[in-house]
Amino acid sequence: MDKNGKVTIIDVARKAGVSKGTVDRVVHNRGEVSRKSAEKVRKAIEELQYRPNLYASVLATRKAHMIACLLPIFSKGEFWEKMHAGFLRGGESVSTLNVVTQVFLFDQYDPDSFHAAVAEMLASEPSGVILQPLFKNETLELAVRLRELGIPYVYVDTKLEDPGYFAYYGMPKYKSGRLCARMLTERLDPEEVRDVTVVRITRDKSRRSDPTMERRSGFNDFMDEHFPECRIHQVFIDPNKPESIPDTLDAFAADHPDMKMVVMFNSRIHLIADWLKAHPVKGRRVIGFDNMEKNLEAVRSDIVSILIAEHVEDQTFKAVHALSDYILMHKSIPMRDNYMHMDILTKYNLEYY
Amino acid sequence: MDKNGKVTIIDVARKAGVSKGTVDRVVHNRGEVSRKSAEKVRKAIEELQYRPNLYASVLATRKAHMIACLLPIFSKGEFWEKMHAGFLRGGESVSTLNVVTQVFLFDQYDPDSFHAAVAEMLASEPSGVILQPLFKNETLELAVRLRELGIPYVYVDTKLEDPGYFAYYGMPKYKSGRLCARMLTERLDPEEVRDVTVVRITRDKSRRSDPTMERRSGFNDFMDEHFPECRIHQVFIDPNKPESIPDTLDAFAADHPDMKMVVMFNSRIHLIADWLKAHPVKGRRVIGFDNMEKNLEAVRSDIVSILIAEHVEDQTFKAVHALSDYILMHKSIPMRDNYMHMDILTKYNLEYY
DNA sequence: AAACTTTCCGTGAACGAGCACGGAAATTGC
DNA sequence: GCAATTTCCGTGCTCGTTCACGGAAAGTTT
Repeated sequence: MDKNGKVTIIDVARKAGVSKGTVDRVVHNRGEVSRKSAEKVRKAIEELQYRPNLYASVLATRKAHMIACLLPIFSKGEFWEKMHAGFLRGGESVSTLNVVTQVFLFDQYDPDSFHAAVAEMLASEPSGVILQPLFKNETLELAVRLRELGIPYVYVDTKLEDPGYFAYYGMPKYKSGRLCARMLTERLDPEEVRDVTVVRITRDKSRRSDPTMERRSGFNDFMDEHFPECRIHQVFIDPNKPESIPDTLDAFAADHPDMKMVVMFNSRIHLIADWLKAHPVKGRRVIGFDNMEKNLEAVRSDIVSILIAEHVEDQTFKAVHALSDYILMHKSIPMRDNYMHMDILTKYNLEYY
Repeated sequence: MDKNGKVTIIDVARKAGVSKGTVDRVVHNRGEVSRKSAEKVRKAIEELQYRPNLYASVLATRKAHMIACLLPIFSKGEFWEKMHAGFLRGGESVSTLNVVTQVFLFDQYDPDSFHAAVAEMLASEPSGVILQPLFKNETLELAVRLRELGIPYVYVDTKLEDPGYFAYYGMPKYKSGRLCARMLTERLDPEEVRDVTVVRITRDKSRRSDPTMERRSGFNDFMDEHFPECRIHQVFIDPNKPESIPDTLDAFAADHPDMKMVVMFNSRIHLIADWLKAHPVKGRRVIGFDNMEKNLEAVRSDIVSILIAEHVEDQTFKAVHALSDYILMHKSIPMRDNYMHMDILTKYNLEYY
């Protein structure tokens, strides 16, 4: 024991009657130790409550570990930008631990490019991986592969039904849908809640996972329970053809003149902000998700009433840390599923956000 | 440079044409270096962008640093408990860096006990200190002392007019008062906002700082600007005699039967929850501060409409980290004043908090 | 039982920084 | 100009791990 009462590898070695080399081998179980001495060492570690000194360890390790993050190519102001920022920030803060981070980008509309990114990532032998499962099946395949290779991976924002992930950081999606319904209908009587418009984004349903699905069920369940009479209408817009959005909405509005309640479950409520502004309805309530700058702007100018926001940046940040802790210290995190808290943003609290 | 491209002290020494001992001396400016070589070393450090390796440094340093926190004695459920929790959590997370934390408790109603705690703290030679300035003058004296000793200190929750603090973590108090007024009057017309009751806590004004003062000015300013006709009444209750609270409020209510808007600026709105419950008023709005469990309970049972909450725990946590970074790596934090974000809690979003 | 394998384990040189020690160089005193 | 200080600086051990190397011990083959 040193003067701070810390137990060192030498203490363990002495206690177990072996050398520090042997202790090191069992700590990192890389074999070449007889069953008998391994047992003695483990016993000594247990009794002395030995924990390797992270700093000595980092210092002595030659190899730098790499944490990879698979991300769709994004442009400024998009949801993914925040994930990316959190990843960078996390990478910075673990860089002193000899852990480096690397992003692998792919085209979110092209599975082949996803495969390419995966191949490139695996080739660079990451020690940990961060995933946001855009392509459901492809991601599941990757998960299997990572498990075979013994590489821990964590889901951020959305998780899949998959037994082997190391951790998950995100908001409770289903609950966020319920919360959305509750905020939308707050202080309203059933007769005031007759029609709700859900604006959705058209996408190729074949391959991609639908991250808004859970949110929609939460929303629908709440509405069923509390406002069973309410009709939920859907409009589909195409984000790739922004110029077509007004027409789509015009057409819809022709049939449903009274759009008093409007909801979007993804991060792009700002796409319809202009149209809403041009077609005001007194007392309309509009709820969207995620604190993208464009969305905040829509709240400030009173087009969107409420945004339900998660802290994506914190999520990836924490994911990086969890992985680095695990890689470096074999430390499992206390919680596998980390549901992080949601913010309700209105124009009243926005300026303090 | 090692294989990871990191610049080491040896690189600097070579470049400056001195030995690593000399470089080390200038890095920690502990003298015994000629002006000439010091200059060469500084230049080399600058050019090579040398940053000492934290881990090698921690490993080599014998001394364990101590971060102290001055806190009033608290009981379960109190505001201070959260500060304490954040401090512990922060302490845990820096303990691997050979940094230990220690709490020094005092009686918040007894300046002598504060002095005793300060003396004890200084005697144990802390490398950094965390303060919540309950006693204003005493804290300012301490601040002077700490500056003389070259010990960095950070304010949490409340800060004083004092040039020398290292950092501050808290919510913008003045703004929080404005926010309170805004939420209280949201969607109301001036004629609906005639009388507001502010419940305050009696205290010895002589020595203690009044942490709610700024909040009150924010509140008052907002009301002046938007509802100049509104009368703001004050009731004073004594937290040390909870049994007297009902009488005090009864007496007040006799003169002001229509208590439709009630506000408290400290964390103890729960003290008047029972009375409010027993004296319901239709459409009453009650706003308090801080997410103490008892306050949350009052929100759940619909007695308190809104709580404005800061993340005290995060504040102390970050304070510990900022200090440890500074102590260990001479790293100044980017922001001296860190205004952290406020949450608006209603019974609608509480369950997701 | 000698010659080979295989298994197992101890040794010692890094890693990068901190700091005590002692001695060289510069300065001062007389 | 020599001794005594003072200033300045290099050397080398240390912190707790990691890991390559090489050799002892045990097991196998002929």
